[in-house]
Order: sequence, then C-alpha cells, then structure tokens
Amino acid sequence: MPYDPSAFPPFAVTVDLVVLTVRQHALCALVVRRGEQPHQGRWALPGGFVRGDEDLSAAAARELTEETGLLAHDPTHPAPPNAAHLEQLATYGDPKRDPRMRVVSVAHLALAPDLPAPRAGGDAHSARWAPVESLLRQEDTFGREAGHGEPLAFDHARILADGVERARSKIEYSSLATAFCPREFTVGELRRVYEAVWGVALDPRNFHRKVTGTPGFLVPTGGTTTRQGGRPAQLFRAGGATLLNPPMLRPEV
Amino acid sequence: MPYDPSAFPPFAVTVDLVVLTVRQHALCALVVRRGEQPHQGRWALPGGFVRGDEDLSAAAARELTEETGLLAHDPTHPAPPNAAHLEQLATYGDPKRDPRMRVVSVAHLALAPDLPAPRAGGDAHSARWAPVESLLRQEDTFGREAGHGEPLAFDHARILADGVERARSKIEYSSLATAFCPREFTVGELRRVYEAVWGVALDPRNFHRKVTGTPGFLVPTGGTTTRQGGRPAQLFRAGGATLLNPPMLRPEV
DNA sequence: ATCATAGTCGTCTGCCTGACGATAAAAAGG
DNA sequence: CCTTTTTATCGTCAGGCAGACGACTATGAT
Repeated sequence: MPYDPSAFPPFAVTVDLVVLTVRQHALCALVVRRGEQPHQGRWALPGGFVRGDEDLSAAAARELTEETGLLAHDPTHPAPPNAAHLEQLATYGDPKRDPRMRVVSVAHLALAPDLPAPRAGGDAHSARWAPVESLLRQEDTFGREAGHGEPLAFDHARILADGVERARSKIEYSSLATAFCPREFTVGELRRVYEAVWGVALDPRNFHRKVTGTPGFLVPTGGTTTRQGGRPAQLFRAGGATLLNPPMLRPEV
Repeated sequence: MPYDPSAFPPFAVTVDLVVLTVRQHALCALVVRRGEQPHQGRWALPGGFVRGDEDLSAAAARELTEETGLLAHDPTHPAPPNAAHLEQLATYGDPKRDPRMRVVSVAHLALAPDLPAPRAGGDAHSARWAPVESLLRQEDTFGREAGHGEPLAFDHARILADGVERARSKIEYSSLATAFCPREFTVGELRRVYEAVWGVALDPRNFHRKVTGTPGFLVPTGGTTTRQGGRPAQLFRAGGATLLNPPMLRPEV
C-alpha cells in the first residue's frame, strides 16, 4: 500500500534537555535565553529540532554537545573524559504547547559533573546554570533571585520538574549520583551530591558505611585528597555496579 | 518571527500501547494482527496516529478504548467500573523503524484486569492476549506456541520488553499491582499477580503479612469469597496509597 | 598549642524480611 | 461421616540493615 500523506497530520519533533549538575551545594539546571519568538528573551531549556535522518538519542546527544561540550556516555564503552549521563525522560505533546505549530518534544535528562561555564550555542543568546529551586519557584513567586523574573518558556517548568524528580528517585536505587562527580571523588563529595539533589542532610558516618559497603559502587584509587579541608579523604572511582541493592534510602519528609 | 516550514522536517507521530493483563497465572499482552503493509499479517502492538488536535495521553486513551473498551483511569477521579491504569512509557524514533516514512511512536503502558475477550478495532483484523514470555522469545526461537511464528512487527518486541520491565519494577514500589485485579480481590489473588508478573513463587504467609501491614495499600470490604477454593478469604479494595514504603521486594534471581 | 573541620571506625537498638511451624475453614473424595 | 486437599491466616525466630550517636584521626587555621 503506497504512502498516503493525507492519512496523518504532520508534526515537528524536538528534543529538550534537562541538564543537571551540582554546584556549591545546590542542584542546578542549564537554561538558555531564547533569541526568537515566541517567548523571546525568556529562559528555556536547551533543545532543538530532530533532523530528518537522526535518531532521538542522537539528536539529544548532539544538542548536549552543542550546549555544553559534554559527550553522551554510552555505558557499553569506557567513559570518555568529558562524559555525562544521558537518558530519555518523557515526551510532551500538548497541542497548544507551542503557539506556532504542532510540536512534540522528546525531553531527555542529562547529569553532568560541575563544569566551568556553559557555552551559548545555536539560537541561544546566553546560557547559565540556575538553581532548580529558584527556577521551579517561578510559578508561585516572582522573586528576582538568580536573575529570573519569569517562569520558564513553554511547558519547560513542568519538564524540568519531571527531570528533577527522575534524578531524585533514580539516585536512590542506582549509582547515578556518581555522574555528578568528577572522575575521582571522595565519599564526602558524593554525600554532598545526595544532599544537594535531595535537599536534606545525611549522617556522614552512616553514609560512609553504606556506600563503602555496597559492592561494586565505589572502587578506591589509592590516592587521597585534602581539597575539602580537614583530614585527607580516600579517592574513589565509580565501580561497575549500576543498581544499588539495597537502595540508598531517602529520609522521610 | 513567522512560522517557517522549511526549518524542520515533518514527522508522523503515533501512539503504541503495551496493554498487560494477568490471565491464568501468566502475564499477557494485547496484540493485533496487522491488516496492512508493512508487516501485513504479523502481530503487532495496538496503536495509531495521533490526531492533529489531540494530546498524546488522549490519543493513547482513545486507542485503549477502541481496542479493549477500557477507560483510562484518571487518578484524580474515582475509578469507573472499566478502568485501567495508563501511563506514558517511552518514545521510539529510529529513522528506519518504519520503512514508509519517518514515524515517532510514543509508547504507553496500560495495566488492566483480566477481560473476557479483546475486540478487534481499527485496521486490525484480529486481536488476542498472548503470554509475554512467548512473544519475547520470538527473537530467539521460532516455536509455534500461541500461534505466533514470527517476532512482532517493527520494533514492537523492544517496546513490549520495555513495558514489561516497567511493570515489573513498578509493582515493587507502588500499589500498581492492584490495577491487574478486579475491583474487589483477595490477598491470594494479588499474590498471584505478583507471581505472574515477576515469574517467581512468593511465600503466602510473608506476602500476607506484608500487604496487610502496609497502611493504605488494602482496605477490607468486609466480604469474603471462596472462589479460589479452600478457606474463605477476605475481600479487599485498593487503598489510597500509591507508593509502598518500604517496597515489596522482588526475590533475587 | 588549640580549635575547627572533615573523615573513618564502632556500637547499639529497633524494624523488616525470609524461613517455616501451626491452625482454620472450606471443597472433594472415599 | 471422615479424610485429604487446598487455601487462608496467625505466630515465632534469627539475621540483616538503617538510624542515632560516641570516639578517634588527620589535616589546616588562629
């Protein structure tokens, strides 16, 4: 049966990225200032159109590299130096989410170690890391903290909230928190990642017992560091385990 | 800035459904026989094009009703009699997944109680429940069990596998297993759901202690039934809790 | 030298789970 | 009617793990 163009309505398909990192004890997301209508001048998640011959994950990886210089980390290969975790998050297709046309956006979630400074790319005039707390508070209050006076463009506040929730729950039962750390890190640095993502304080002693006692989570490199002040701490690298069993427990509210 | 059609390539967007149920101690998925090319005559997941003014979840709910007569269950409202759980699963957009054109499919996962018989709808010649075990074994062996001699059409085997994995993990930490049960059910029936979905045997005594001891999971209706044979069992309805804490533990492999 | 900071090792207690014995209430078979 | 079978339900016990928290160690700062 031949291809019948009248059988289906045409859509534009985009990828949007929720890129998260931890800086200064706060969970931050990458946002870019929109250079075009609609929502010109507003902050938005980075993203762009999927090309005609491009897979969704390839489009997401391309956008990630364009915006941050990071490479998507394929778990089947050894991690390159500038690697970030990248996974599909969810797809958003409300008919009215973009006033120009029918756009379906396949959102992806990227977790990256702390980076020097984002580079603006594509049609973005500028890019910056902003604490998710202030980005998600936009819908309620219009405080001017972090230079954001308005909510994110389109439905990006919702997408960001979904991405943050995915990250918060996924570090419970997987070793993904190490994606926020540099290649070598200390138990304390890993604990501060959990504390920043969950927004809670964790007992350093119980945390140390838990992560060092979970086989395959951390492998010691032999070195130590004192970059945090205080007693020198052992350095670790992420181990091969991806699933934590039993999981890390997020404290009750 | 005006809308520029040349700025992006056009896509077709579809929804595909992984509809799961438990029948006769086996986890089963709804499959339809394709009436058109490509893959004419092959079994496939039910699905169809998203309409031009339709949200993705609305398209999935429409397809679900067309194929099964079930209604998507909006958790904010009381459950109608014929309700099924419906959630977005993932989106598949390999450029070569459909030889006719560029199609992006937003797969959804539906969990339904055991139904009398599926009704064929749309362009499907016939529909049936098939054990997921045999459907997913197609890629390796070509046994003729359940009348399926070939793997599912397109990338539907992969989508089905992802949906099954989602269901298997989600009943660990949520009360979703009750979506496989009729409105009133016994602890034993709920246990057989877990056993079928996970493919393991569970200790009836520990299971009973666990589910009746989790607040908000089950509420007794006061009635009893003996439809399973043996001593009469208390009837329960799903409680308000959606998250189980601590979770049900899936036995080690 | 003293303090502050951060890391690491232990102890104890309570809760939860897995293993499994025992009892209860029905249907089926003799 | 009695026994067997089947399913449901309650109890007990030991091991493991998490939360609370004391103690000690090794640095830099004052």
